Amino acid sequence: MSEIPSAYEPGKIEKKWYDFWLKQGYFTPKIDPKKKPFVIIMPPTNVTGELHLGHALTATLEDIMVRWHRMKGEPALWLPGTDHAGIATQVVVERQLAGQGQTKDEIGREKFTKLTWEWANKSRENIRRQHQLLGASCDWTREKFTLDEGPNKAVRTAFVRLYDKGLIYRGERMINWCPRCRTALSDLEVEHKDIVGHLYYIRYPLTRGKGFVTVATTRPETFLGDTAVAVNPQDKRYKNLIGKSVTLPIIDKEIPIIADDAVDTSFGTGALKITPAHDPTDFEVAQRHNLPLVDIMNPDATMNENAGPYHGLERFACRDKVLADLQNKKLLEKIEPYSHSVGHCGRCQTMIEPKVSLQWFVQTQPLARAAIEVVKEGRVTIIPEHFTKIYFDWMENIKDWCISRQLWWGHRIPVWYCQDCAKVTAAVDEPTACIHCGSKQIIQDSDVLDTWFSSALWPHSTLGWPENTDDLRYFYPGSVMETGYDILFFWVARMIMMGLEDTGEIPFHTVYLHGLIRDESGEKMSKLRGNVINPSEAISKYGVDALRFALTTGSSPGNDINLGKGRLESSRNFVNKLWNATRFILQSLDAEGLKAQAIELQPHIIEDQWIDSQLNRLIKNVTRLLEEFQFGEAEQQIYDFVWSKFCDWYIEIAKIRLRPHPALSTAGEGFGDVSPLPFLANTLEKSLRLLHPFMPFVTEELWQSLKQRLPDKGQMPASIMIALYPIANDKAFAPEAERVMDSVIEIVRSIRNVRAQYKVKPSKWIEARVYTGDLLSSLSAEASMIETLAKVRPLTILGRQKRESTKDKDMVLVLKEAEVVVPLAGMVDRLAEEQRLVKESEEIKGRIAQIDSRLRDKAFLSKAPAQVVEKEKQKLAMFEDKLKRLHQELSQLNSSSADS
RNA sequence: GGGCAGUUGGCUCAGUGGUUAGAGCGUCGGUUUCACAUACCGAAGGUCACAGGUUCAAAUCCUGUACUGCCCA
Repeated sequence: MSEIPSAYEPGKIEKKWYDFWLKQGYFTPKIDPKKKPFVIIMPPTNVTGELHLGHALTATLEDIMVRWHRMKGEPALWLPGTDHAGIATQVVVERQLAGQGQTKDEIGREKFTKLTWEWANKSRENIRRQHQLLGASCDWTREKFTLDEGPNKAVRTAFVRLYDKGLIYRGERMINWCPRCRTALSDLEVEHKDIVGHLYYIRYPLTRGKGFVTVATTRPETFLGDTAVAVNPQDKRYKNLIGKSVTLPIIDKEIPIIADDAVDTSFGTGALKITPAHDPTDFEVAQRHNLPLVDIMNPDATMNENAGPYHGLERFACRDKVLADLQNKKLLEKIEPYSHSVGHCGRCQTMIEPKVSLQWFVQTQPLARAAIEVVKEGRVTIIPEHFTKIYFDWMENIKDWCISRQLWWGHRIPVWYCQDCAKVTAAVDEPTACIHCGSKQIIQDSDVLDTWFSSALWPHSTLGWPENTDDLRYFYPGSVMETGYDILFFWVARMIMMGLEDTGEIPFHTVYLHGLIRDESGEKMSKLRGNVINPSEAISKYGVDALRFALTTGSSPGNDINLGKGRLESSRNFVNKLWNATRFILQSLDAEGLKAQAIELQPHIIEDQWIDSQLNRLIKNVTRLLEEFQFGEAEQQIYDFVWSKFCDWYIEIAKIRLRPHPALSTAGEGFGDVSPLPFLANTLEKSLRLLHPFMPFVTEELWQSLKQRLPDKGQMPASIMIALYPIANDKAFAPEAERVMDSVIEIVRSIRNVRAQYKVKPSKWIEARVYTGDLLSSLSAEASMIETLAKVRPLTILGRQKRESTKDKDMVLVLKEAEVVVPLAGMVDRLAEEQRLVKESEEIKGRIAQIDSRLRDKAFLSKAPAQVVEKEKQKLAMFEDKLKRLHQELSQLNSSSADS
């Protein structure tokens, strides 16, 4: 079949099949009340930019699950979507504007939002295309965007419900302020980094009397906002100072010295400056002592009017100036190197300013309680299991969630303030008047909600909530939430809280967390390091199927994946192997044809029984592994079967049967005349189906080509993706055929080994004799196989009783079920032979001693399962038998050398 | 500071209490044989980080130590 190229060219077929699937509508499930659906809501992809390998991994794992369940005949919904990604998107568009010398304030909110929509629409298109490139079988007819009317209404509804319950409130609290993004952030959006800085010791003179109190701080500029100095009440050094006051230098402001248990006497001098408006712990101290808050900064982190002479300075410039001024006044006692953790904006990496600010918050503790329960009760399972503890730790220590953002891109907070009565109206639909006084003078809050607020609703908002839609009733709760472990809190935890709160039900049954993709030496991929692998580049170089396989094979849940060239190449090679194995089978089918009656698999022949037995064991294992979410191991096993069993042995053996009598029909009589084609076709066809969820494109292409050549193609489905996933047939297990084939393989390998060791030319036929016991007839039936695969001729297979005495040139191999004698004209070193046999028997003796002592152990015999004991007994018998035969060979060797 | 992982051949990783611990890549030797050199055949290479413990049985479970990474504060 010359028209099939000898190497797989992925680029040629991928688009063809994706378009076909799409056109056939396979991705859209049919609602069938009699069947339980399988549902994955795709975690919404950020609308900013390109897909990276993390997305590719997410898409691959979800596609594996969905394709598998679809092939099992379940209505399978994989709902795709994108996230407006508030800050991230706004940053991108602002940057574009800056390139044109404009700012968002110059063009105004309306125009800015319009621009951002344009960008987002383009980006969504791009993301959709890239997902399709990966083969993602998601239902594009149900695709959602967080700012769509549906999810938008869900956001407003959820907000108002929580507000009405008193679980959303507005208040002045300590928040994380990003001076660059000029917005508040939640705790989760802050990244802590260790900074090597300094600890500055500053003297605050006592207001009355001589002397001063020295405080230590990493941020000297904040002294401008100090409203107290706190000491520990137990601290003898300062006991007499409690209740007195100090005067802040430069700005000459008097502040009290207070006592608070929270002060750590071992930090710095034990006296702590209290800056309640700019430090979370200071804020708490201030609450306890009714200290005033003094905000000293503008939103852009320049100093405001409260900073007196420093007004207008940027925060770090201010620090330098403050230090210089203190130095001049001899109030800077000392500077120590000091390493501490400082928060940075997760989006732009600007140093966070802790700041008291008037913001909207969700009171999360009541929501968390329910979310803890459902995991404790096992209604929601987290894979891998150890993340459950991390989930609990976070949930149990949860703090109120700051949800308002000073951005223009996002869901506008559904709250209106009355200009007349100053009261608040929260409403799903835009109100025309204040619900308290009826005034029409109402103004909507200008802020938007945290993006993660809308993603928390994603599992139900995408299905239509708050409307009671068909989709919501049928597909909710979903089956699996699959995502990276790095966003367990951002998404998963909040989805569980909000899902329970809004619908009273869990949002999904299983949480599957995957690891992060790193480069081949375990480094995080980053543009800076230059070790980034771009998915589209990898796809054009290796093909989608290879990329998908490389990303998921041999990996386990929650563990990071090191992806390098080697992994991609070996996956590509596997795809190519599959391609060529199919090519061979198609060629054979074309040459010989497969008659209808031959579809009935008739396992009369040992190797046919063997491959079918191995195939069904594989199917059984793969099914179990998929059920246990062990995708990587499932792929590994299919890989091993296809390459090391099917290609290396079965196909090689089949060639022998196909070649000498190419014209014979499958109905012929006698072992040698039975065609291997039915088993070749069947094994290939099932292997392709097993592999389809992992590598959809190449399997479809090959399956279609194979189908064309099968007599029952009329009964076969139109696509492999809607074909049934293979089901194991336990009746196909054939231990006896496996025993024979194990022996054949061992014989072939041992002869090949000898050939290589003695540098026998590959083209040279050599003689071999095989002596065996009860396998005699089965092995004799496989004689032509052994001949060809080991390149031995003449080959004699005899019972042990026919054994001739060993000749000088004989090389003797003692195997599990046979002895193989290979005469090698004058090449065998007798002494080395003896040493080899002695060494081998010593090893066996060691093993026997080990098993023997185990079988003498009463504890083992009484406590180990009977099955295990039985196995050990068999092992012992096997080794003893082998040892006996080794000894026989040794004595033969000695007697024959005595003869000469 | 608290927590969670990891430590298995030269490298990257599987191994979910029960044979002689596996794979890919790399290495060494051989092969252009009519599916595949993206291949085939053969080989070398590991006291499973260390120390205790539980168990008839531990790479696997427990405790501790060391190192590495991550999360939280």
